[in-house]
Parts: sequence; C-alpha cells; structure tokens
Amino acid sequence: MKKIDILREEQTRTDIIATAQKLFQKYGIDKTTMDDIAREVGKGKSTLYYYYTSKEEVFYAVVNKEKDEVMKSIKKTISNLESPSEQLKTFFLSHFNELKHKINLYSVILQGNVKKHIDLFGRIQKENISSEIEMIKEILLKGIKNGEFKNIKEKDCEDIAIICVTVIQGLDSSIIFFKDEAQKELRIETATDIFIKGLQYRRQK
Amino acid sequence: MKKIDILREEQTRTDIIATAQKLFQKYGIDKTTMDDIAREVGKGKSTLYYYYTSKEEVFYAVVNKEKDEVMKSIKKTISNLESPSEQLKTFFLSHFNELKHKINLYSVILQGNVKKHIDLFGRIQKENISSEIEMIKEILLKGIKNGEFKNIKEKDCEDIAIICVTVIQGLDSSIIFFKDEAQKELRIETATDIFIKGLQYRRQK
DNA sequence: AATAGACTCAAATACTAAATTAGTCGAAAG
DNA sequence: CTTTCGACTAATTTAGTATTTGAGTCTATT
Repeated sequence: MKKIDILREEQTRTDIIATAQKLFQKYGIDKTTMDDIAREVGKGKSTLYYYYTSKEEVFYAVVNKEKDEVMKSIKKTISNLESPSEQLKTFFLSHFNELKHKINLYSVILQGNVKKHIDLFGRIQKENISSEIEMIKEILLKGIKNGEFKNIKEKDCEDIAIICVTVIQGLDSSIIFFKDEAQKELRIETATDIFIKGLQYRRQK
Repeated sequence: MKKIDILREEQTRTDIIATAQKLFQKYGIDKTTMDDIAREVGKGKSTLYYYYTSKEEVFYAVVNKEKDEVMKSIKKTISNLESPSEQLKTFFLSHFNELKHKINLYSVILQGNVKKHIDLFGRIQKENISSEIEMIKEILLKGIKNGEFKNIKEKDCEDIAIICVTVIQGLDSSIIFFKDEAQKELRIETATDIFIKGLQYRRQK
C-alpha cells in the first residue's frame, strides 16, 4: 500500500467521523441511520462498513476523537503550569468546564434508548476514566517527587488517581443536581482546594 | 378524634408501609399494584387511598421510613465518638456501608421505567441530601469550634457540607463502577482521610 | 371515621402488519 | 488489490389496533 493511499484512507475516515459527529449531535444515536451518514459523506453505505464494523463503532470513534481533543487541550493548559498542585487543580476545573459545555450536547446524543447501548456507553466511560487516571497519575508522581504531596506514597498513586476521578465525578454530578449556577463554580474550586490540601499535608499514622 | 383512634390510624399506616416495603422490594415499584398491597394488608384498595393520596406517596413514605432509620443509626454511632474528624470519617464510611447493603435492593425496586418516576426520585434524593447536609453541618461546626478544622470558616459550612455530600456521591458511584471489591473499602477510607486532612490544615491565601 | 365494592378512564400490554435499517455479499471500478 | 457500490437479507422499529390492567374516584355501608 502506498503512502498516498494511507492518507486517502485517513481522509475518508475523517470525513465519515466528522459527518457522523454532526448527525449524532443533531439527531442522536438512534435517529441517525448509516444511510444518512453515507449520503452526507457522498459514499455508499457499504463503504462505511469497509471502514467501521458497525454503527456503534462509528459512534465510538466519534466520541473517542472528542475525548482525544479534550485531553490534548487540557494537557496543553497544564503544561504551562509549574507546580503539580496547580496542575491538579486546573485538571479538576477544566474537567468541570468541559462537562458544562458538553452537557446539553450529550443529552441530545444519548436521547432515546439508553439501555440498548449500555455496553457501548460502559466501554466509553471506562476508557475515558482510564485516560484521566493516567494523566492524574503523572501529575501526582511529579508532586511526590518535588515534595508537594507529602501525604501520599508513590505506590498509592494509582489508587489516589482513582480517588481523584471519583471525586471529580461527584462534583460533576452536582452540576446537574444543584441549580444555583453562581455558587457552583466557587464550590468546585473550594472542593478542589480542600482535596489538594489533603494531599499536601502528611498523614499522621 | 379519640386517642385510641389516632393510635389505630398509626397502626394502619404502619401496616401499609411495612407491606408496601416488602412488595416493592420483591417486585419493584411498577409491578407492585395498589391492589396487591391492599390484599396483603387485608384491606380494600380504597382504604389505602384514605391514608395516602397516590402510589407514589406510598412509595415515598416507604423510602422515607428507611431513610429515617438509617440516619438514626448513623447518628447513634457518631454520638459515641469524641472528635468531629472521627465523626465525619465515620459518616463517610457508614454512608458507604449503607449503600453497599442497599444497592441490590434498590436495583430491584427501581427496575422498570425510571423516567416515569423521575420527579419522585428527584424529590427523594433531594430530601436525602438535605438531611445529610444538616447532619454534616453540625459536625463541621463542632470541628471549627474545637479547632480541628482549621481550613474552614463558619460561614462556609453550608457549602462545605454540600461538597462533602457530592464527594460522598462520587465515592458511592465508584462502588458501582470499579469491580475490585477488596480495594474498594480501603480506597474509600483513603479518600476520606485525604479529604478530612484537607479540612484540618489552614489554607494559605 | 374507616372501609369496601363497583366504576371509570388513562395507560400498559399484546398482537399484527408494514416499513426501516443494520449489516452482508458479490460484482465492478479505479 | 484497494475501494466503492447496489442489491439483498435478516433483524429491528414503527404504526396501528384491540385488549387488559390498574390507578384513582364515587357511593354506600358499618
């Protein structure tokens, strides 16, 4: 296979995903048909199946692309910060802001039968969380090495990263639950501060 | 109305709720009919409507009774502890244990059409959270007064209590998501410790 | 005041036929 | 030898309808 072909294949995949993204966002996963996507791309439906094995795979690819973009953006923001504490805080807040932007979006995409795609959504969530855990682990490790996080040991990084993600999840769900928009931002910040302070000071026992 | 009548009315209410609880746990909210409950109580269906205005009200009363029992139990456990830090930690862990016990239970109860009862569930969750916030606020206040929580001010208690509840929510959801049973308990404890440490040490800025 | 039995109407269920659509296959184009 | 297409099939969804169920009401009775 020549190099030019690989590029062309990539281009087609990109087209498909971009179109699929547009349609999924507009109509949701169930109301968007493979024919819809194919027509919009200007290809036959079978062509889609040449590149992706199923509609769920297409959906997965769309979401994955978005995830990569978000992670890349956060990574970039973080790379400008010196201290791991600041980095971690920024991660918490960025996550919150991303969610705020995407919350309406995803409620459209996921409209309809959630049960039907429960395995897919589970897989997506799992991989999202994995990426986040990896990133947080890096931050924690740096913080341990430079002495900012006195309360934790290197071997516990994985667990603490998991804890960070679950705490973030809790804060996220409060976006949906508590309505007072003004307070929210501040509260997320306070929570983050408390948590990070907890990492900084050495545990007694 | 005579005193004896009030007692009898209370007894009937208690019977209804106990029976309803049993049936809801077994068949879920939708598959349990008001006739089922009435038959089991040994009364006519209309009698239920004499005491409760709707099936959702009966369900609400059942869940509320359970909530009261749980809160009372936690309160009792906590009252034996001296330090607010210990109390808060115990609250976190008790919440976790309660959830672990009830998780299978509630997945049965809520089976079926969740969307249909979304308002009811929202109301229940809201009141659950309110009770917990109140309780946590008391603990925090004591901790501020005795100097254990150096990082927070009295006027922020409400917000911090809300944060506690959201953090707990995050930890709770990890019960469902992460499967490694052995690690879970430990992780919850670690998370709690970190968070409480964060409350104890004074913020710089 | 408390209960029951008969009643109503809205909603859930069950069934069916018709239409859509996910996914396959073999052939054709480049 | 990669990429595309159009026709095909099998599965799923939708739409329409008939039937049953069950929440909530009403009236009568104790």
